Amino acid sequence: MDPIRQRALALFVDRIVSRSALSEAQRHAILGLPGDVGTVEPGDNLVRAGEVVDRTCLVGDGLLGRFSETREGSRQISALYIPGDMPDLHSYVMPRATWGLTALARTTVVRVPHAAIAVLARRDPAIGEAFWRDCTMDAAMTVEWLLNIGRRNAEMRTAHLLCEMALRYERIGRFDGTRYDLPLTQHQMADVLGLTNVHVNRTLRRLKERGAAHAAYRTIHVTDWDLLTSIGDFHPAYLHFR
Amino acid sequence: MDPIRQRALALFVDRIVSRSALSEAQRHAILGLPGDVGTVEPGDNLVRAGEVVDRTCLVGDGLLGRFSETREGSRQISALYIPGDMPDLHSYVMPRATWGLTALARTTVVRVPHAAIAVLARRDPAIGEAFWRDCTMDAAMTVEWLLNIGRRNAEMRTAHLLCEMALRYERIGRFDGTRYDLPLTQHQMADVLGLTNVHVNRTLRRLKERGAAHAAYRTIHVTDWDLLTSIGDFHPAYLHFR
DNA sequence: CGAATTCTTGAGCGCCCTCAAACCATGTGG
DNA sequence: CCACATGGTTTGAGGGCGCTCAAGAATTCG
Repeated sequence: MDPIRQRALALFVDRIVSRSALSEAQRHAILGLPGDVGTVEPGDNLVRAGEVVDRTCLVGDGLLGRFSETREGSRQISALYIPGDMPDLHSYVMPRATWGLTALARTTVVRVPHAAIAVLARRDPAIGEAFWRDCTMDAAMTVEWLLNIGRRNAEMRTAHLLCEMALRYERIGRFDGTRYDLPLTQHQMADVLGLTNVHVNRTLRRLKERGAAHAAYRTIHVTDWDLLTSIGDFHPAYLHFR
Repeated sequence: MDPIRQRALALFVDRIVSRSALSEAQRHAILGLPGDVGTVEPGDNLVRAGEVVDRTCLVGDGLLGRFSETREGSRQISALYIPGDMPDLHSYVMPRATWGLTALARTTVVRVPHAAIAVLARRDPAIGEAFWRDCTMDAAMTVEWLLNIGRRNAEMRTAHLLCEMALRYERIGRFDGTRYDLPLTQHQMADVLGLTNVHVNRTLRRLKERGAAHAAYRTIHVTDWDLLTSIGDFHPAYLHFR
């Protein structure tokens, strides 16, 4: 019994059942998923575009990012994955990746074989649908990010990101209303926001000056939640939390 | 036997089986899906954000767009749906919409009840997985669009869009290598690309001057495919066509 | 043929980028 | 404990891409 795997699976089940009604037996089945535990360092790529994978990643502790790159080499991070997230659950139905998965901080990862997921999903359609639903939530966040990057300016989109991450960390007990750790450099944050590191720096300063939030040493201090959500035009419905 | 419904379902099944191996019986089951046929006019919204739906839309003839809006009212179209597409198949597992669905041209739509989808998906896990896979492809396109809007300039992203739509129309026999109909105004195209209508106009002119493609009266003329894909940095792997 | 859209073009501006350099943390080895 | 290397942050100067506002031309449709 690996404690890292157990903790990660517990968080995973927590999120699944918050959106899908599952019985005690069904939860237990998911908690019993097998997987190899490993640690990756910032900059390590767990999955590369074009690769065919036969197992999914479950985030234990740390932060992963899904990314794509243009020919010229500029990088867009299209999703962030925190503990309990399964960034490529969809690879079970689509094993050939069209994007990459990279570690943004030192991260513990549980690798769960597709075969084990298949056993649960095929034997019990409700579990299959719960997994499908989880993938759908991920897609909903991507759509919101597209709006964020396509139509909001730097300050709004940065505020929006800080709001989303706050609520997601709150769900797993890592945000208490005032501060949370977001282990991203400003350069990585720029890759998330479709900006440059220089402009992220200036935008964060502006948010600090306005008294909304304050980033220091990978920690986000939320000084005025209402102001932050207002600047970011943040409406959490797309996250489908209760 | 409604011919519109039949044609739309035939296209739908074509796409599904191009990515999921299904038996003759399974195809037949999908072709038998029930649904009400209707016509919507440009500007009509089929689904609004926040709404709970109990049926999905299948595009017959025309063009639908998935969109979100900011507080200030600027609109981002995050997906285009052509004949045979089911824009909100995912609503079967997530009935509360977090985005809208709008008609971009006069469009015939088949409304398929979730209940009918449930019968297929629950009785036959392979069909359920095929549907899940289709949703995953949709998500893959959204991720590519995020890269497109986050990291490519106006000319590249416009070219990229024209390439993607060309291949998707080719799949359904509506692009022969030289031209296809794309029933979008430049204003709607701007909502897709995260630009303004004015700049879309200038960008299209630039693509025409360079001899890559030429848009006239809702028709796209591809004059140099290699050049167009090169400008757009287009690599169709994310579409998962053979 | 007339009315409503859509397309096209111009002028000016601002957000964000590029390039560059300094400043600051952290960690390592002598 | 300091010297040094490394990576991240901060700041400045200048420029360009795409936006805003506005008006006229072309096209579609009733």
